[in-house]
Amino acid sequence: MKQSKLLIQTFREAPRDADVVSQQLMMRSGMIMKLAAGIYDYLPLAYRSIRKFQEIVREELEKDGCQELLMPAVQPAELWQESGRWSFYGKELLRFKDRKGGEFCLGPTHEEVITDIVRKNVRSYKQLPMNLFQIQSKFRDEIRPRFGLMRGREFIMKDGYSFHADDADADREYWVMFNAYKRIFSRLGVKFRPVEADSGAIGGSFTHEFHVLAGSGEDAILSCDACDYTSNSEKTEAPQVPAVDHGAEQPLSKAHFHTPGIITMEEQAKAMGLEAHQASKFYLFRASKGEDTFDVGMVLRSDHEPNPVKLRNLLGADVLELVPVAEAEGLSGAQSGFIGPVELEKIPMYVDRSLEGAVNLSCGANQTGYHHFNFNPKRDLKLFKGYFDLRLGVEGDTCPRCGNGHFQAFRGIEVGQVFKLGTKYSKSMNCVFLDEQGKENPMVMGCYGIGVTRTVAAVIEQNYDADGIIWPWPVAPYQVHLLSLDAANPDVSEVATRLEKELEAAGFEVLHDDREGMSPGAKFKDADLLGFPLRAVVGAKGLKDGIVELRDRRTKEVRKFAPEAMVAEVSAARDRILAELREAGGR
RNA sequence: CGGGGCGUGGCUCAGCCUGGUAGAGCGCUCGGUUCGGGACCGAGAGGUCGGAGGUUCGAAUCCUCUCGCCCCGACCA
Repeated sequence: MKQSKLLIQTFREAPRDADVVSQQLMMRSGMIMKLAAGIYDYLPLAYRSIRKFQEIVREELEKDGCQELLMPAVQPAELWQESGRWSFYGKELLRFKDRKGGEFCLGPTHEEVITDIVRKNVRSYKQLPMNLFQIQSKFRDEIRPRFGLMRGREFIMKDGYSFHADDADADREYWVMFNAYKRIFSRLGVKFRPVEADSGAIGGSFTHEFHVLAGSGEDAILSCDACDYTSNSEKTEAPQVPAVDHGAEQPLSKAHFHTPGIITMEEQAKAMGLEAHQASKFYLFRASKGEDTFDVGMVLRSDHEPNPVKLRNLLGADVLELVPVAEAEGLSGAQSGFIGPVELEKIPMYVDRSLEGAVNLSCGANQTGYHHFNFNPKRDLKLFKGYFDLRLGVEGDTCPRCGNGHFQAFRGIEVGQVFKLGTKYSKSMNCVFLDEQGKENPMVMGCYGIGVTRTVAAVIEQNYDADGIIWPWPVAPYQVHLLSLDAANPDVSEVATRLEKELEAAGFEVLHDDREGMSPGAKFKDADLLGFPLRAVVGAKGLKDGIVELRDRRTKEVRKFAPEAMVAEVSAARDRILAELREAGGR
């Protein structure tokens, strides 16, 4: 491919609204353009990478018998009403009406449609299991799209769904997909981790997320340094803390202790001369479950952070949010900082298990300037609901699974998820089959997603330097960037054009920078920015000595040789790069 | 949703406070010189200053509304 004909424009500076590396580099290198908030054009260079990744996904899924199909992006409201998600799914679901007033949405996911397809086509246990997938654009009207392709509103996703006769078979498939995902991300040449995750709004019984590790990741991941336990911090089991001696139980007392300017309970405890474990802190949450809305309290040790997801799951609530400060102050009668659980007698109180057995704690007394001392949650809370794991796990925590290791923290970009759905959709949408006894049963489902465009962005987040992108071989838009320095020079042009043809004949993907009137420095800068794995250079100066050269984008190593050796040199470099990739592959 | 910021040629930005009819660099076109780390000379093209309304003799500039985009927050009891 001649670069002079490629639809591409590179920029020295990133557009002002690009704020993460992948977005900056993709925009500077002319891969993507923004059309609207969270909506991007995938230009030829980007689309080549996207297609390569899609091919990897297809190949690996087809090895496991998955079948590809394509569902409509526009979906009728009726299906969503049937599953119950028309009302449950929030504003992320873009809804609209057609000319006849019929209600539709732009698909953010396709459980309803696939379930409809399967219930109309599959009747017998003999047809199961079945695993179907598509690669398609999705639309989610995010509250706040950001980070380029990493959190766009429109994005390309691979979504797959499996249907089974029983639970055990769904479990079996779950691990088949888990392993397929490991193969897929290993082939990409990125560092990634499968992590245990919260099942979130989609609903289901268990799930793993696949994360590409990158400092700019939106998710916190905790991984045990001794065993395999890796989880999203939303889900991480917080270990029980070692028992602490709290002394003999004392009666609840109240004392004035004003600490202006000190906000966190941890600091307040310090100011009051207490150890962190002698002070409690309190959060007021508002939960909603169907039509019901109610307030609940969470009591934690002063140095711990709350994990609302755990409380939400415990309550079986759909949504759980902090009560706004002003309202909490109204309920309490005290300023923020002195709100506590004791007087809020009508609110059910959930206490973190690290306070199990703890007595003689401090807490806010619902009167500005006052704290309680000798607080014993179990004794002093009218609607005491028990001790539960409610806090956020943190780096350094002892691993609750193996008991030996400690948590290490990573940032991750969620690029894939495997999910056992169970019968949520098959029951509500009557997706049933006849078993060997002729009895009707709902199918057991699994669903499996990969954010295709997000993955491509994540690859860049993990592979770049000050000069630009450093593409891993398997998803590089082109493998070789062939530069003609002084393309107007007939010798250079003749040799470079010959090499372009030879390399392409040998099966390599070559972008030939044949642009005339461009200084060598500009071409080198562009090549670094685009970041293809190998850069071949043909210059008049080298040709005088019968030499061309090949440079590895990642190692910057340069080899010089006669033009005739180019194909052999590129082949050798490819073999070396792919061998290194296989070694580094996986985790 | 709350707070803040920004909309001026394809990109980055100046001009706005103090109103007088639009600029720079990069990119693009043409001609010439140059050719190993973002070259140079000369000549050009390209902008209803996000939109609407208002104030004014006159608005990119002041006022009101509106649309779009970006950032921060939704942590602290």
